[in-house]
Amino acid sequence: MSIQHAPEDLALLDPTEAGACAQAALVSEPIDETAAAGLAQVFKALGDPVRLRLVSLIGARDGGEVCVCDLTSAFDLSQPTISHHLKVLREAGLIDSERRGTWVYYRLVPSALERMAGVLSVPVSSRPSGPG
Amino acid sequence: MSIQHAPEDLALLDPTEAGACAQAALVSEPIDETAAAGLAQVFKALGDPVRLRLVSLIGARDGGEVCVCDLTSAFDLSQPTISHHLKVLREAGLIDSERRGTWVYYRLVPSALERMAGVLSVPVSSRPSGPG
DNA sequence: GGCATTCATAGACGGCTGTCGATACAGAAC
DNA sequence: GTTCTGTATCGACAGCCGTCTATGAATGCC
Repeated sequence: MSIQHAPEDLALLDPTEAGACAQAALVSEPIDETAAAGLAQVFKALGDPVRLRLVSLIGARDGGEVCVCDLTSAFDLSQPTISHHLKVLREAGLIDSERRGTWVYYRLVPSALERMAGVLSVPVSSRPSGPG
Repeated sequence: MSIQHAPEDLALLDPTEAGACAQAALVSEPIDETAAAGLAQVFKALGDPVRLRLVSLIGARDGGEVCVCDLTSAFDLSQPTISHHLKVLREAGLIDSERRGTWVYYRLVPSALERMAGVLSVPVSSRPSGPG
C-alpha cells in the first residue's frame, strides 16, 4: 500500500517466492494456532464472491492494474462497499494500491496468491493410495 | 459423505484431477458471479482457524483418516462445535466421512484442495515483469 | 480561493456465524 | 430390551460482516 493507509496488520509476513507446487502444505504436518489464524485471515478475505471477483478482475487485467472506478462500475454495489472489500483484500496482503493523481490503482500481489496455493497443495505422499 | 447426511449442496461439482499447477486460475480471466459464489463457499469454509486446523489434522494423519473423538480432544471447544465445523468442511466438499461402528472417521478430499490451489495459482504471463 | 471528482472513512443496521447446552440418534455391550 | 459411548442436530445468543447513506480527505481545474 502506498497511499495514506497505515501498515495495518498484513497477514502474509513471509511472502517468499514459493512456487505453486511447493510442499509447505497444510497437510504436511498439523499447523499451530498462530499459523492457522494468519492463514484463516487470508482465506476469509477470499471467502466472499465480491472480493473473489475483485481479485479476478484485477489479476486478469492486462497491465496488472485496475482503477477503483473501473472496479466500482463492474458491480451493482455502492462505492464505499467496493472500497471496503478492497481494504479487506489489502489487509490480507493479497492486493496492493498506488495513487496516481486523482485515481487509485490496485494490483495483485502474486507471491501472496502463490503462497496460499502452496498451502493448499497436497503432496503425493499424503494422497490415499486406494479408495478405501 | 457416507453416513446419514443428505447430499447437501456440495460446492465442488467438478472434482477433476487438475494438478496444483493448472492454469484454470482466478487471474486468467474474470470469473462470473456463479463461479465466484461457488469458490467463495469453499474459501469461506477455509477461512476459520479451527476449520483450518481440522483440515491440517486430518490431512497430516498417516492413514489419512481421523476419528472425530481425536479431533474434538485437540481443541478447547465443545463437541457440537467441532461437529459443526466438520459439517461446514463437508458441505464445501473438502472432507469426507465414513462411519465404522460407533466411530466416524473423516478424511481429506485431495482433488478439492488441489482445485482450490489451482484457482490461486498465478500464470507467469500474469506476473508483472517490473515494479513500475 | 472555490468547486468538481475520486476514493476512503464513520456510523448504523440486518443478517450471518461461531459458540454453547440440551437433546436426539446410532451402534455396541450387557 | 436397557444402558453406555460417540456423534449429529436443535435452539439460543453474542459478536462479526456486508451493505448502505453521509461525510471527509486528496487531487485537479477554474
